[in-house]
Amino acid sequence: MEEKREYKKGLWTAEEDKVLMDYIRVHGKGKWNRIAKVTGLKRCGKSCRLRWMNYLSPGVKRGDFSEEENDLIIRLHNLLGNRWSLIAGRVPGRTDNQVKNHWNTHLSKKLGVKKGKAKSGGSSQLSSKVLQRQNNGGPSEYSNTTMPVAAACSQRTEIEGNSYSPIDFGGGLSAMSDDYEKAFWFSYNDLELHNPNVMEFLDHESLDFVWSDL
DNA sequence: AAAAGTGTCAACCGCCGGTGC
DNA sequence: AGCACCGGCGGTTGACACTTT
Repeated sequence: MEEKREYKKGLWTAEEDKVLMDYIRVHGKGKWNRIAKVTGLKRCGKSCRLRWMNYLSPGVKRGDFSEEENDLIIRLHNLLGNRWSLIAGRVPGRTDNQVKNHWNTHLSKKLGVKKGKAKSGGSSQLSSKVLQRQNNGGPSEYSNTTMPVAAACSQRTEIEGNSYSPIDFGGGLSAMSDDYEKAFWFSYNDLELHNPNVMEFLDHESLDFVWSDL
């Protein structure tokens, strides 16, 4: 019977950060639950992972959000709802936690959005049921509805060898820099492979085509 | 100066899906 | 098939900082 570990909670100290960073430098990321055993750090695996992902990882950008980032987040949230990890994946250097906090404390107020419990908001209200349909392959009550972003993927733009689909739901992209504009233009292949809401970007005919393959 | 109110954000919690045995 | 473990996600909490009264 293994001894029961008592894990520390609360803010991380500089010493704990150093122990964690030293461990990752040697062993790499992953196996988070081993860290406490190997290093003696009194933190659970989840806490270690979170600390690394949100704070210690060299790719994490600190400081205020720029106007470009705000604009990008607003557009992505409108499109994806509260899919913070997906949104953060399109905002260079920002973590899902940062994006979520920033939305809840700044942007939702700025836009006058009421805080709700919906797992997805904006134009993505169908997501869970669409996903269910995608997973089960069974009949869907949405099979005859008009999807929110009809024919969004009908146009393609080539950027650096990738095929991008414009999802324009109001407002132009002209004020954005090249980098952020690229981030906003969705790679169709990427969406198809990784985004469970991809169905919502397709028009009705495309849906039938996709579902017929299931 | 100090108490109360408000804002911010790091961290925790519970849940879920994937994987290996 | 069932279980345990792990990583990832989004919602929520709570400590701290800052502002207002």
